Amino acid sequence: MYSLSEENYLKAIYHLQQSSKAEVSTNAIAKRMQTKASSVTDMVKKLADKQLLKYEKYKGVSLTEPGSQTALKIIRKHRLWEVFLVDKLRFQWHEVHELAEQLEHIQSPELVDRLDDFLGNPEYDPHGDPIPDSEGNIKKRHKKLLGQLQPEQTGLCVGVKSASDEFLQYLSRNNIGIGSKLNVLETETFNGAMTVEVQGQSLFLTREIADSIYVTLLE
Amino acid sequence: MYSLSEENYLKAIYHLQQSSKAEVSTNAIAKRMQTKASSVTDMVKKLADKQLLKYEKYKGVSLTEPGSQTALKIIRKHRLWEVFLVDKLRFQWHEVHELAEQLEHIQSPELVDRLDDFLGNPEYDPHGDPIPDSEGNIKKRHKKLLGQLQPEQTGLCVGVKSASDEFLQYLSRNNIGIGSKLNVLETETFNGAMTVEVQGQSLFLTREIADSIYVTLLE
DNA sequence: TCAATATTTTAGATAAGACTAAAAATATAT
DNA sequence: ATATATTTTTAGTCTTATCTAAAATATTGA
Repeated sequence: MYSLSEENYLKAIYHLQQSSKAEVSTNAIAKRMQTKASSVTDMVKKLADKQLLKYEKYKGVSLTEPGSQTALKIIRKHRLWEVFLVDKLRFQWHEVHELAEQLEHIQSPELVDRLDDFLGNPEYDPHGDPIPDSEGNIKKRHKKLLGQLQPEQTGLCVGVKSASDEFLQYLSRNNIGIGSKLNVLETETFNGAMTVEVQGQSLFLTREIADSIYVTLLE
Repeated sequence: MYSLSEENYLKAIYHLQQSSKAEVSTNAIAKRMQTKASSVTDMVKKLADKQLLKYEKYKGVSLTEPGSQTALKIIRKHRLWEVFLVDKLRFQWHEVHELAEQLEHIQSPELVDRLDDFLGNPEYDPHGDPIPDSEGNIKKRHKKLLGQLQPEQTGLCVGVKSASDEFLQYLSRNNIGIGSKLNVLETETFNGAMTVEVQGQSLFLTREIADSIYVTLLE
């Protein structure tokens, strides 16, 4: 049983490791956790003592297998609770992250499994991120950025890169959500902006926006 | 926003106050919270500074109106989560208390209201205890102890006095739960033990058991 | 009443997790 | 190559919530 703080560090380190693939630096953790590098050093030593990660002074950290598994359990809970909040309690997808940050720390393997069944064993959360199974396996999905599609290609929205409230609300306003069909009409070679068709309406997206939306190719 | 520890103290004091009706003593709190009297004194001073309770040295404490309201919000959450766990996730009634102790600290008024609606605005939790509404009002129910019934009287089980796992499991084994009809067949004047009819079966109960079951009189 | 007992408070210590400031190690640039 | 800048660690402090031991107050009973 790990403390709230330990769990949050493990989760942060797991995510950083996923995006960087290398050792995770003290500063990177501090930045992500909105804390000071010295606090990170303290905690990292503690987690190393507990064999949850490998730590070499001045060289950053990497999770051990038990460390990764622990992080995956927390991520599984986070994403299942997000599904619950959206599917059952009718929250909007941009409202659920903060709440799931609290709920992910509830301790009870039995509860997680029952929640999973109650929700119909979902594979993806409301932002399109895959939900690890109870053994920590993640189903990876072949996905591209919308910005990489050519005219006449159609993508199925499966996720978003940034989960900021403003961005998610912008998408909702324009009828884009998980499962939306996005048909690329034309792309601007100059700056990469594109026009897409969503629910019969055409919509203009900057390259930056298009590069923040994950899709799987439909044809 | 109060800390986990503060919330637990407020809840404990609220419950003690309900049963005793008088000032709550330091030792009573310590006993209920499984902590030391000196720790209680420290916390009680802190809560008094925050105007959540009145405290006079050596004379015990009593919650102020804001203190009671805060406690009631936590109790509301606890009981709603218990309903969720039993009605939706199919836990048994003796399994849910520990889990609700964790879930009751989730912070989000919006979540509580949505959960309430999702559950169909229940008035009682799985142990028969009333669920405060969002303004902190509790619907009191006219209830008696099963042990006080006379032969030929029938009671509707609405709650239990003790919520220990063993006791709840004993009741479940004998098909007694919230909503069970309990028809008193005969009582033993010597020691108060009684025979009752439950679901067509007759069952022998000691006075101690009968005095741990709350019922409302059916006729 | 007043001595014995029980309860409550105070004083001081500890552990977790965060912080600041300074020192040490590493990386970068001329 | 070495001076400068950046990153990381160390050392020491703070807060919250505990604890133990001792002191203060209240209660009880002969």
